[in-house]
Amino acid sequence: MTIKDLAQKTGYAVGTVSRALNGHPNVSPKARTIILQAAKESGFQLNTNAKQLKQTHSNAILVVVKGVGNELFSEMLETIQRCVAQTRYQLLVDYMDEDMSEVARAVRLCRERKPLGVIFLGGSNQNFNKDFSAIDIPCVVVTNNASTLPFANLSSVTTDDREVARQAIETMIALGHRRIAVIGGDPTISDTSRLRLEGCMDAFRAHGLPFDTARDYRAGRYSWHNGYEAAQDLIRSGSRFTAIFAAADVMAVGAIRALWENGLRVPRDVSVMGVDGLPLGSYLVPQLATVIQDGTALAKRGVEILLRSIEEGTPACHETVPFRIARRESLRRIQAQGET
Amino acid sequence: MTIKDLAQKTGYAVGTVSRALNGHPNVSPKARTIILQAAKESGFQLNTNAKQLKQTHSNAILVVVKGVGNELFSEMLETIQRCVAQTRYQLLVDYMDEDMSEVARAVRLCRERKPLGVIFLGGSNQNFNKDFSAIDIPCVVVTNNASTLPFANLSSVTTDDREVARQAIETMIALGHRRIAVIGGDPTISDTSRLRLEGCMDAFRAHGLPFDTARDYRAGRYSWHNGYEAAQDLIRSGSRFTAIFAAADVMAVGAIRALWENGLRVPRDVSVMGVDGLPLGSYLVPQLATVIQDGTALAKRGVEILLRSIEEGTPACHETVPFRIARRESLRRIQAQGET
DNA sequence: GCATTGATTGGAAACGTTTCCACTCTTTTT
DNA sequence: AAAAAGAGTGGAAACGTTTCCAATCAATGC
Repeated sequence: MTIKDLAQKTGYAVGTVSRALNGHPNVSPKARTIILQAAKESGFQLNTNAKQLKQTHSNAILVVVKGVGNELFSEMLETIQRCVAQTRYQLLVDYMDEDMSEVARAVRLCRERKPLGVIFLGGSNQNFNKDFSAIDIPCVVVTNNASTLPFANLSSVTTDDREVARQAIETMIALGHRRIAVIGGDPTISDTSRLRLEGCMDAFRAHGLPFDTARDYRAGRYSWHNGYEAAQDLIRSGSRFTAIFAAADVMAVGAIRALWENGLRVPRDVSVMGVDGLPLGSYLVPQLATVIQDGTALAKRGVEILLRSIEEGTPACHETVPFRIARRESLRRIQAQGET
Repeated sequence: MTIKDLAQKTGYAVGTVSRALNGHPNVSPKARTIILQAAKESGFQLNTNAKQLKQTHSNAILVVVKGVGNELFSEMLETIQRCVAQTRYQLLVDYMDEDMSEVARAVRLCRERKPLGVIFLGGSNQNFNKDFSAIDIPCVVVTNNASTLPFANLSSVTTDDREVARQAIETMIALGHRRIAVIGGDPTISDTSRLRLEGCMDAFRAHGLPFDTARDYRAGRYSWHNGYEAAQDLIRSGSRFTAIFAAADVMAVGAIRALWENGLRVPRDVSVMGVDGLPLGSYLVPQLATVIQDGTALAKRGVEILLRSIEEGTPACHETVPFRIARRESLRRIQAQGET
């Protein structure tokens, strides 16, 4: 069942049928009705390939997801799915491992499928090298601040990572903690990690508290396991602390396990706080204090920015969405000690 | 840069170029080398739309994922991604909420994109109604046994859910537990849930232990929250038990929280066991005993079955992959009580 | 009435492939 | 030496759309 068949069936020419189907002007109401009716009756299905071949671009929006099994990403993906479903655009989701370059993938897929825009979920700024300039359609990276990148077509929407970390540390300091160890990502690889680390240091500095990255910071991937390892390492190093801030909930969970195995109870001996606001957090024992990132808002805003860019050609922008501190059971007030 | 340009550049005809690019026979080694070389140099990229338009089918494999944020699914998706990347096929991933019909979606997408085969991740058998017969390409559903469904093109690969549950209960019984409450999915909706429930009953029956679904079983979605609610409900109902078997790790986590809030410690007062083998499980305190489903094997086998079906036209089949019981800290041996 | 305008329609070209058929050389067979 | 077979290649048709241009027809203005 092609447009041609439909033309034959209704007695109109293929051109007219195409116009009617696409809602173009200059089609009489009568013709439009007849054609649309016939299309519905015969279960006509447009051939996307032919359409896109002719139009030289698709109506697809490419989503590149880097980091499989990330609960926050899943939530965002669902939101994106929902937002885009209400428009005339199609979604093209590409999944990839941590160890591939999302930019290389995107470049290839853009050449191949010619989407109208790209949404990056996760990934690291350092991959946005000159290769990226091969992409000249609107892009938006979500959860990674791209404002320092020299690309005019690249927007971003993030939670203010620096502020997130700063406030998390402030929260712990307000509870009397003076020695806080930090677990996070590699600041040389990921901008998010770097900003979160800087946010921590802002807070420590503001209170005149010592913080030595070599002694008090451990980096790894955002995973249960790396959180566990990082905490083990901190403990083994003999470093003294009354609290751990983990730059991701998953790492916090791993850290709690490591503490437990070393006879340290949360929050009795050590307070722990994470970042992300995974739903899991409120079902753990103890409930995990965290900074809740609004995945839905991030995703929604990302889509909005992209669509506006595509449709109205608005220039790239860099936005942040609000977050919320969740004080929960893994946090405990302690007697502030006058330690250096 | 099209095939035509490439033809001009190399001095060969478009037909020859196409054949060289596609590895057809009847192209001289010399021509092949020259053309491939030129293609690489000029960064030539085949236009998928044109190709698929002409071929009337794509070389895509559609993956329909139902259930966002499911860690096991994410793992399987990654595996599928990896397997398919090594072949000449492309992946087309479609994401959807729990409350849509995966079959309706698949039907629409098949008409639109004409994939060679479909992989269903999750979903429930009851959606495979007569609508599904509109799809006449090989399909395989992973993690849901479809052997009772009357479709000749529908394979499935699962863990033997009945046996999984039976062995889990056996494990607990062997530790002295006699009153075991069960939390799972709605057995009238999902086949997986039904089979797991039946597996439990098999075990109880084999040991002459009483099990009353109304009293000892609670159903809900596979989520942290529903696990929590189910356990709360069990506790409030005054039902007595020394162990809970949850048909999903996520529910087990929620249940443990509920127990804790009611002053019941795991495993001191109640033992808990889940199903799935989420990586998270070994980082919890206490580590969650579970039945480890081999997501990688499931996904791998699913892809293999599908590809064989596509390429060799082998008939549909229904397979299971092995699983493994993980006895962990959330399980405790108790003094068997002579209670009915 | 005749030219002008605007709305509607028909038809053909073009998008970038694949594939089929025909053609030209070689090589092999008889 | 002629015929047959085979290897390699060129060229054109076809896939199902969109879009442009030309054509038609009615209505409007002079």
